[in-house]
Amino acid sequence: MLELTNILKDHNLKVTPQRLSIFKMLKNTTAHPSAETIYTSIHEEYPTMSLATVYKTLDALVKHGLVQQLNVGEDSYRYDADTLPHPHIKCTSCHKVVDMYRVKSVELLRKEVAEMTQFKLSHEQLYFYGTCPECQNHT
Amino acid sequence: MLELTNILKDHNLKVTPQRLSIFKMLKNTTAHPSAETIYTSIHEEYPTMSLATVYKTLDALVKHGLVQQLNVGEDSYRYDADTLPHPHIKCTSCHKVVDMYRVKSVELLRKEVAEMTQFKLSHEQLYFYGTCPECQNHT
DNA sequence: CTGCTTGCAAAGGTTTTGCACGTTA
DNA sequence: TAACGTGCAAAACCTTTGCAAGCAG
Repeated sequence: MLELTNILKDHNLKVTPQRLSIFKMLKNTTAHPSAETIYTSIHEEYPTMSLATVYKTLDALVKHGLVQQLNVGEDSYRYDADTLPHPHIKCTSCHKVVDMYRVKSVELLRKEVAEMTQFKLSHEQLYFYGTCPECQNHT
Repeated sequence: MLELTNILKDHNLKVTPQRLSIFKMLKNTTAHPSAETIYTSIHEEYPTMSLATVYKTLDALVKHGLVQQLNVGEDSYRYDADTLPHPHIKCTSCHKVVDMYRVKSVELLRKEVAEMTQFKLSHEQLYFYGTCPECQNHT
């Protein structure tokens, strides 16, 4: 908790209960919630908080690189407190989004793309879609 | 032209001038236009066409797999008449989106992801971001 | 105390919908 | 002619903004 406070301070972000609560929630989940989901889940604890605050806070966190914004092809964004860019995979059946780490081929892919396009790459967003093991079973 | 007509017919889509015009435009560009862009560009030829028609048409084309919808991280979607899934790269300076073909590492990546997650993969969206060769020069 | 943050309400932009009319097959 | 597509306007939806009041540093 204190750690999160310091992270915010280090980025010259004022520490408010709302911010901490949003940041904390994102740090403690791997569920990639949307702004709406974050709002709903925190609303119990902070009934006066508005959606606008959630968006402003998320915006601040994203701008400071403390959280990343995902565009999984839904109407809304999802957020991930894991800042290291990593591929995501979404189950088209239960809609959950799962992180992937240490995907070795990514480095190779990046290299191939850079050579092929002559672009100076900054980052990438890699999204996979399919059916998760659980959903494959109870069909 | 006739070919496009037949493609539509094969998918039980009635052939209207508006549809043909939208489909044709998408087939003849590599620019990945948004709905708004498509609307504007076709509006000269069909001044009475409405944006709603553009959306409904695109929706139909996407549902029938004749066009793919891209989510490059803007507020709106972009469309690509090239149905074979392929990675895209967007210049963060001039905002153009470029197609990539025959990226060999993708197959490897797909295999690695499938093994790692045990998902049954259906498709993927691979977006890269960076500065294109042109924009790298006139800085 | 000063500037940043909050919360409300209203606006913005994209996409969707309902419905009457027109058109395709 | 029956079903589907079009066009208009209005609605829905997510997100942003303006501004007054509140709070952190």
